[in-house]
Amino acid sequence: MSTAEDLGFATALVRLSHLVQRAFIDVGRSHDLTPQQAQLLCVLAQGEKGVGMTELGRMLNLEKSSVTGLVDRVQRRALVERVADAGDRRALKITLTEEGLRLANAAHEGVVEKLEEMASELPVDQREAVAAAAWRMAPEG
Amino acid sequence: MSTAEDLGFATALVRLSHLVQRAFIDVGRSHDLTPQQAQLLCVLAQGEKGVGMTELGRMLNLEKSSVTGLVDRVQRRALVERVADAGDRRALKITLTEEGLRLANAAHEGVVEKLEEMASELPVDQREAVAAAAWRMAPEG
DNA sequence: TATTGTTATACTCTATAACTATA
DNA sequence: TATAGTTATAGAGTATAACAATA
Repeated sequence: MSTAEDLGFATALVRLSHLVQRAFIDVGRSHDLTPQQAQLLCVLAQGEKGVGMTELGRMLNLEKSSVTGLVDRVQRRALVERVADAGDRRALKITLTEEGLRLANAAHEGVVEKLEEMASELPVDQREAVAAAAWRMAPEG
Repeated sequence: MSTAEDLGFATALVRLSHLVQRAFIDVGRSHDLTPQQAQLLCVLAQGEKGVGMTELGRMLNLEKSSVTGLVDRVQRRALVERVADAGDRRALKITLTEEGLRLANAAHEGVVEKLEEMASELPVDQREAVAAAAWRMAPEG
């Protein structure tokens, strides 16, 4: 059951999400990327040796066929490559090209900076509490 | 300038946003709404006497022409109406129909419950810190 | 002149269902 | 049988630019 306090908490999360989405829109646009493409590149920037299509879908909340299209479009721009998975001949690893890595890093930095800027007024303990809350609510990422 | 700690904070925000988006996807689907439509209805559910197109764009991070299309589609389903603004003949107020209000409330409750469920392990002080952070980062909403 | 909203246009994004190939 | 990924299809979502009407 929900209480009035929950409503404030949920609203807060929605509001924070709004800020994050805004960051991806703005940063993406400044690099000629859609927000979805920017998010994709940011995910790939974290994955060391490439990320599988299925895992991308899980990380981006997308059906696998949607991932196919999204990857198609950034591959068309030569930002990523589909690399055969050595251990599973059905699977692929999506990896960043040199240009893709450059853009991905720029986008990632841009988003971090923008969020950091918005949080500049935040006391350290609140920042830490937000981080702790995120880890607890989504332990696996 | 960013620090390693910021990176954790920004990542946390992105992760929380992911959860919120997931909530809108799931709740929307359970009511035959796209996530965008669910968000629109939730915004309208808060606005007492209808919300203008321009304000909707600001609240949803959308260009005005995108709002036109989004409202078109939910209006086609008779969930909202375009009402003339008494004080400005250029402007409109988007209002929920009876059916729209029912769906909007259901979607809003669904999202709140889902987020509350995900936060069930969270200590009160962390919940309060998240709320406080949101108000500070986005005072106007 | 500025603002509110729409239209026209061209993409991108997305899900569903059916498919291929490999495990 | 199950999983990884693609294709085909259809519709939703979105931005840009140009427009009309009102402020």
